[in-house]
Amino acid sequence: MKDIYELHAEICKVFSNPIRLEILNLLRNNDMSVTDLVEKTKFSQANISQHLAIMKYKGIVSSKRKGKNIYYKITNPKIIKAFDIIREVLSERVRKNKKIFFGGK
Amino acid sequence: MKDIYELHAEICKVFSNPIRLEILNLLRNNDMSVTDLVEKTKFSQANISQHLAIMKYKGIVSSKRKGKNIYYKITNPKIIKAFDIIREVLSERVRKNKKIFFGGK
DNA sequence: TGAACATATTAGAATATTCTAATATATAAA
DNA sequence: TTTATATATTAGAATATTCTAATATGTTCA
Repeated sequence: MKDIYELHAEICKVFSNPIRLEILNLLRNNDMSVTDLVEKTKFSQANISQHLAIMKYKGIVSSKRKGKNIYYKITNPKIIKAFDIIREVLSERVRKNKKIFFGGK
Repeated sequence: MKDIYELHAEICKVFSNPIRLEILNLLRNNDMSVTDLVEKTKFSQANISQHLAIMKYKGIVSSKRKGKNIYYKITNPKIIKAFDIIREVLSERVRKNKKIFFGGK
């Protein structure tokens, strides 16, 4: 059986790719089809499909066919919560660097 | 200049390794020296140092010498917040699987 | 100073990830 | 059915990550 840290790392590995993060950010409010995602990003259909397959396998997204299209959604809203906290870490960093470079208070 | 998604992915890459997660979890309450971390885990000194160097470079931890030892700490408490949310995702998964396998309510 | 301790760095083999190009599969519409 | 549309899969080259072993650097204390 797998270590808890390994399971944890496997989930975070999903978030360690910029394309997957962009997809997750697009899915945060609306479910979207592969075509939708290809249109909204600059990435190839094959590549989007591959990244969706990885995220589906890891249980981060799930999919459902609707007619011609397959719609993906995020399985657990806490994934977006984690996403946003890391964004906060990033913006706090920017704020701190501004202080350093421009002496802003 | 780097895309926001790339910066985000770079932070998450730090969390995508089980040893680094174990280190971060040990640092959640107390700052610890490299020796402390080597003793509390089963990993080699070189390996712990390497992982600390990666995390320091990415701004996840910082270090300060105290006599013979160098103590590491987590730079932003939100990193632990994100850590814990992913743990929640994991435990919710376990709960759901229990439902499936044992029919618990 | 020099021995002992604490930590960092390097090289390199093994492994994993990522993208592109080509192709396969599945559904819908004509 | 064929044709068009939507999505998935595969192979493989390029790149990145990870660990081990060896060694270097830095600090303290006798």
